[in-house]
Amino acid sequence: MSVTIKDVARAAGVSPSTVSRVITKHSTVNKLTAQKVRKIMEELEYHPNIIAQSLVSKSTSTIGVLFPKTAEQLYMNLFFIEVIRGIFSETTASMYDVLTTTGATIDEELQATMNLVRGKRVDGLILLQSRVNDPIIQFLQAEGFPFVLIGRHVQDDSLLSVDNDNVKACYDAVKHMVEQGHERIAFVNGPSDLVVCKDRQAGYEQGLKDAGLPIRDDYTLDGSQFSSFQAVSTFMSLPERPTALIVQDDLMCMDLIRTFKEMHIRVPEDMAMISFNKMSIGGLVNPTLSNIDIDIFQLGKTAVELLVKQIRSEKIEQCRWIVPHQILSRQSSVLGSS
Amino acid sequence: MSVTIKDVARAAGVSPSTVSRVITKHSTVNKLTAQKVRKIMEELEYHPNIIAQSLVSKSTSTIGVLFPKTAEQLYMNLFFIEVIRGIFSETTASMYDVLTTTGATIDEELQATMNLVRGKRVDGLILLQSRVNDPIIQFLQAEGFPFVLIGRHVQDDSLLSVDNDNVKACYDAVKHMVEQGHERIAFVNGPSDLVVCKDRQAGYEQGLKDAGLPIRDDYTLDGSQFSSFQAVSTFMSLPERPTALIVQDDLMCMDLIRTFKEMHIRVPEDMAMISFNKMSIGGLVNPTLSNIDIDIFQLGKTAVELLVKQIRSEKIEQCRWIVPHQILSRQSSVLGSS
DNA sequence: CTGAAAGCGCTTACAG
DNA sequence: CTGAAAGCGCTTACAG
Repeated sequence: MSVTIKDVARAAGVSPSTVSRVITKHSTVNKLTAQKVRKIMEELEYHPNIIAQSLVSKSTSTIGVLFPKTAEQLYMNLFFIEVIRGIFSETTASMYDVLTTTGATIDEELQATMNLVRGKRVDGLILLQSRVNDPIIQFLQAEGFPFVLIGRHVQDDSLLSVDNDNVKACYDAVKHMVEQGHERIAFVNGPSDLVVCKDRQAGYEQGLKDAGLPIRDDYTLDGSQFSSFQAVSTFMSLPERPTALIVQDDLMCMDLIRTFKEMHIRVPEDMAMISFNKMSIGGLVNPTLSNIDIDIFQLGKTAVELLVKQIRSEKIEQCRWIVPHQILSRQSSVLGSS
Repeated sequence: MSVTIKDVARAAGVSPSTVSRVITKHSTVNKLTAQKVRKIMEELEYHPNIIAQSLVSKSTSTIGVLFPKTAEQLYMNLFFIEVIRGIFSETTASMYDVLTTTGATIDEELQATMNLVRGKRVDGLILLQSRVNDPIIQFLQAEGFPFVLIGRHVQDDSLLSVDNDNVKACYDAVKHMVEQGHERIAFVNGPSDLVVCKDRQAGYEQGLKDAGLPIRDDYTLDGSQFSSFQAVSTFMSLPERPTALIVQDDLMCMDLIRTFKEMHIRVPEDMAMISFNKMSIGGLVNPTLSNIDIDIFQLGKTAVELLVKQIRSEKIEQCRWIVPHQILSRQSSVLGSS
């Protein structure tokens, strides 16, 4: 049915080996023969079978991306979109394809990963998330399979990873609020088994400490487990209401602002807010959102760069890459900034 | 290095053929031998090489998704996220992997598609967009390669496709505005070479006609070419300003609302608005966005279902599938609806 | 510079 | 039920 290397060889009056040589460009072929072969390839619309190439070359020009059960996991939704954009921009440039999988549970994720790796379907893998004691990381390490982690691994500093300095990022958010005169600063965090959330928690507490403010248990909430309404009521029913809020995600932040509005709590007058995961929408809403911009796009892009280097066994100068963050002051955290 | 079918065969004292038979489950194997082989496979942590399987079976258990140069194409951003969620939900269920590619230009997209198809890397393809005279569609048709179109093909009704009734959807949007008492209804559309935009334009005009309203050229704009500020000024400088706006996308709509606010034009009092591409954020902003909900998730999910059927040569009852839409009335288009 | 041969890891008629 | 053989489409030492 479809034309193979043999058809080309026959038509060109050479051996399959020679055709292969002009395809791979590794070895030298007589210029004229090469020309003839190329002409025939075009005439016959020959296109190498990548699967067959992979089988012998043992490489696929494909990298895998493991999506956390994204459908359910609204709470970091925007993060994934942006990171994917970064990944695509770099894979397109490096001529890699992207194979994606997911699983609804950790076990399914692990299963999916094993299928990709053991089935030799990808040359390397990007993990979008870092959990404490992540079985997937353990598997990949044991297998010696190339992968890059977006995030930080607690147990092992020698893993190839791209991350923000999340401790510092959240520290800076606290500092921003302190500079606005706030003393009661609360924090809506994500699931505590994610390293990124642990780090931000640490930065939050350090920030309070350095500002001479007390750390209060009732000022931290896992936002992934609460509706915005619950979160708001929890904070608002405290004897000492917070006056500033640091939130894990733009979407979550917008949801909180809406709820505040319904309760006639003004942002930023009664409650100053700043959130992570800067997205384009943050500038389109009212009030515009103050952000800790962690440059998610760059996170994805760098991850691919590192992975490709690792796959090609190029030298990598350092194994932990930090993408700088930036505080973006807008209306939701600064009085009279419209 | 990694364990192959031969290793298993040797360890189990059978031939590679037999091992293959217990893997594929097609043919009958003696229960006891099968058991023994399975045990050895586990002990050795054997996992079939999918690439090798693909080469002989000529199928990959992978479907391809062609992303339009998503990075640049902010204007339909939200659409893609949602459609991908739908695609993933169904591929996970059907045990297919998803291979993605993009290109920065149409030529690059075509090239990427040809690589996937001719390289035999995927069993079928999903196209996220339908252009007039799309060279990619022409290529796939010529090749006889399984694919599903999200959208509608103008020239050929026999293509397998999932779509909304976009004519009706936009017609309904006009009707909604007419029911609110509006007579000057403008339309911010997308690029006119997309079939979806053409269809909506037709629905828009038919809606006006049926309401006895004039069709005015200066009431339609290609929003993908204008900044929101330009769009707003264009409309606002008209001798007869529109009082209602139908917008192609939530994000674009939010951007317009922000610009209106800055110019002290109230939504919905001075300008009623409704947009396509319903996303979760639409309910989180102020005012909440009225939407024509086209159920993008379902669009993606159905596309996979159809493609899988086509790949497996199952019978498909009809080639055009229509996902129903729904008008969602919220604050941005209805007075006093808070 | 080029061809014949072996092999990548698997599957599948073909015999038995 | 099972094994030996051929083959999927390619690449790569090995000779020449």
